[in-house]
Amino acid sequence: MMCPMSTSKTYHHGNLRQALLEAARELTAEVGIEALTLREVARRAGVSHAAPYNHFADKAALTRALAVEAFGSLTNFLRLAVAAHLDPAKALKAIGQAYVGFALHNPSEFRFIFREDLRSDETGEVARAGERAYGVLLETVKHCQEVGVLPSSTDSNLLALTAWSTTHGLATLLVNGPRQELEVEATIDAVLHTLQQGLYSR
Amino acid sequence: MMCPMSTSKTYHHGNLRQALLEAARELTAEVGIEALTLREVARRAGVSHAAPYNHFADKAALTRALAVEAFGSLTNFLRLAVAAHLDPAKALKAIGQAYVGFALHNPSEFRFIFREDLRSDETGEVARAGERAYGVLLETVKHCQEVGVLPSSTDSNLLALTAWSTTHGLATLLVNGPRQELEVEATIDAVLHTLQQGLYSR
DNA sequence: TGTACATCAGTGAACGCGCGTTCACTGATGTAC
DNA sequence: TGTACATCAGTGAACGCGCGTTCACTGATGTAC
Repeated sequence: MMCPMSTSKTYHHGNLRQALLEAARELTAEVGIEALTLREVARRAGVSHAAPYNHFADKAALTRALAVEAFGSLTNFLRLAVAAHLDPAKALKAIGQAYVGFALHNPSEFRFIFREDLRSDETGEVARAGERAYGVLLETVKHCQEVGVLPSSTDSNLLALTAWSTTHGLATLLVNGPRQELEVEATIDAVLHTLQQGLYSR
Repeated sequence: MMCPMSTSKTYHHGNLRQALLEAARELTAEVGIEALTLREVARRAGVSHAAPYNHFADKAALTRALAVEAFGSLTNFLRLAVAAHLDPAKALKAIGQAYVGFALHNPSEFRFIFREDLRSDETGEVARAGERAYGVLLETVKHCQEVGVLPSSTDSNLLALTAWSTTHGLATLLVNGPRQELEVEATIDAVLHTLQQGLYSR
């Protein structure tokens, strides 16, 4: 009998690899990525502590897979935000909101994604996953330049980086907590508005 | 004989507390805060692994002291930047540059400061140290509002937060690496200019 | 359809490791008389 | 100035702990004839 691709519980555990990743995601959300241990992940997945080695070469391989998945989630989330708008300017603002929203709703994943020191990436697959997320923003910036919302004379990457810096900084501050007492929604709107129009009086 | 406040090597170690903090700072720079161990800190300071307990109740007390010190460095650095300018607008821009500069030159401290999950702060002293750094920015924003550079109708904290978000995001991206290949100086200038004038075409 | 065999995905004991922390101790420093 | 004592800041052995990883194994699954 061939093993079905999914939802099969007949062949040993079934799909232990996915179960381990899921358990690792939960555990990371609870204790943070730096307190994640392979043994606890195995415990949560209901297998012995040696079982993960059938699916991941070592602990680093698991966290790497975790990072790629998390970047994938972010990329999808940003793509959905863009797809909801025909107007490039609205799409751009939607990306910003989605970015901060993702961080607020998935704080552990957001934190983890950008801590390069916490995960090995010899293969570069995590970096490539990050590029895909950035690509969504860059494309939208270019569309905005085409329709004149953003200046076409400025380098697209520079505009994208500025937008990213602002939303990333806001997301980081909100997630890591120095100013958690703020009205979140109003703050996001205000910061994005300032990003568009500038800080200075006019 | 009284023990002099500093530079004395006569009384046992002399000033082990400072030596431990210094060693911890170096070690953090090398391996990151999450790989910092009390035993290695003691090793570097040239004392036994139990000696630190004469100066810090436990490991958390040491990292807390480290965080307060790091925030103090940042605050001083920002104050120096502000003090160099009479024009509030120039002072504001200088803060932004100083903030990113601090992050680039002290990456491990910068990272550590904003990882609340990595250090306990029951006493709130770390939070208070953070407030002092934020205070420098807030004061400058208020000066800018007084002279009309920034709109006085907008809440000072909101303006400060927006400025902080942008510079913090830029600093984070530059320090944590997703886009390290960029021309750093030019990028900082471009981002700060956009922060002032806005992303949109005009 | 049945049997022999290969493979695959688990188990559980064991390894060495370095950690944070405690403890009884020691020796240097400061102080009272 | 000298001596007895208290205190302070170190030492080094020991503790229990949980970790990542390895290994020989077992039992279920799939496959050739």
